[in-house]
Amino acid sequence: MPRVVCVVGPTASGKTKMGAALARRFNGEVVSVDSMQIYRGMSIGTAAPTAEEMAGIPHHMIAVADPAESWSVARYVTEADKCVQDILLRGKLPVLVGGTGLWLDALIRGTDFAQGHQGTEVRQALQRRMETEGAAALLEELRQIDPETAARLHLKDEKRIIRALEVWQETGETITDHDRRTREAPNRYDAVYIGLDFAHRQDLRRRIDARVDAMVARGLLDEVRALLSAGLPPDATALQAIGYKQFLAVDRGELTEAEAVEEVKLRSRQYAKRQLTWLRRNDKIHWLYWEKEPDFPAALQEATKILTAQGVS
RNA sequence: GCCUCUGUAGCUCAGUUGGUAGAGCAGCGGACUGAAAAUCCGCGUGUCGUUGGUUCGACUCCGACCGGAGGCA
Repeated sequence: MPRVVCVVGPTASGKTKMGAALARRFNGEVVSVDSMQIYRGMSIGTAAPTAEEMAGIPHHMIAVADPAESWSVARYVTEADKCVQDILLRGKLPVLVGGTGLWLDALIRGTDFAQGHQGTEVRQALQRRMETEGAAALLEELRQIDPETAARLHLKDEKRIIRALEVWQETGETITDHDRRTREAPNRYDAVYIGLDFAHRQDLRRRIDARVDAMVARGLLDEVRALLSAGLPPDATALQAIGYKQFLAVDRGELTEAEAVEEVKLRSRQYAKRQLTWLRRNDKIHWLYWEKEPDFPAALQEATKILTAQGVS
């Protein structure tokens, strides 16, 4: 099983810098695992790595998608996996860097997703039924074909109820069976994880706040306006990203800039918390904790030690 | 100086005829297999400003004091 390195952690924990440093140290290339950095024209609000931060290391899967499109996990895995394969073929080390937990896990596992996606007839029909018949009716229908998933899903979790029914309609297999089957498959890659976080939550919060202020200073509002004037529909997935959603409201005069800034900070720390919840169940992560401020030289040394001990060279 | 209003969770506030208190937001925890920066679930964390008094019992009634807002001088 090919070896890859993963750099994970909540937003604003220093993954970008650490990823580039490790890629440099171990003759690798970075593959971004970020559901928003893949879209073009969103570098400020997604804190995409700058040329300077990339430090001459090739970075993949950043700004490769049209923001009017809606990328899914499955599509990401297909495309990102090509990058990983190519890097391995050239004898280099893939360094996967990013905060989108589901996407990273799917890439490492090589998850085979069941058919069906946004915008299909089946999906739209289910969405219409959700509106007219209500979640209770669809959940009951799901109970008939897949009682296990129905029992697991909350009445209000409409997205997953729709998805479960969709998988059944598209494939004739229940999502329970599909998930069980794919979970049993061996991982595609042997991953070594480096996790970055702050020892104290309040320091992460400070960092997030500072980063949001910096984004605004660098022109987040202009970036949002540029996307809009390029014809991006306001309901595009890309504009659901934290920061974009709120500054879209500023552009419409629905929020003041000060209100938007507060909202973005709030949503960012809630997002960071969800990321940590996701990462906590992965017991293979080697965590490095920042005290107050990141200390990259020390962390790089520590991470190098960990990776070397794991046989990465 | 006098009068009125006000002080309850981190914040904004509710609290019925006296029986030691509860909402929203924040926060914390969790889930997550084709929108994942999305979506969804769970959890109340409290010297009820302080201090005397009335009462079997006070967030609730009375007094004093302290803080805040407004009004009259």
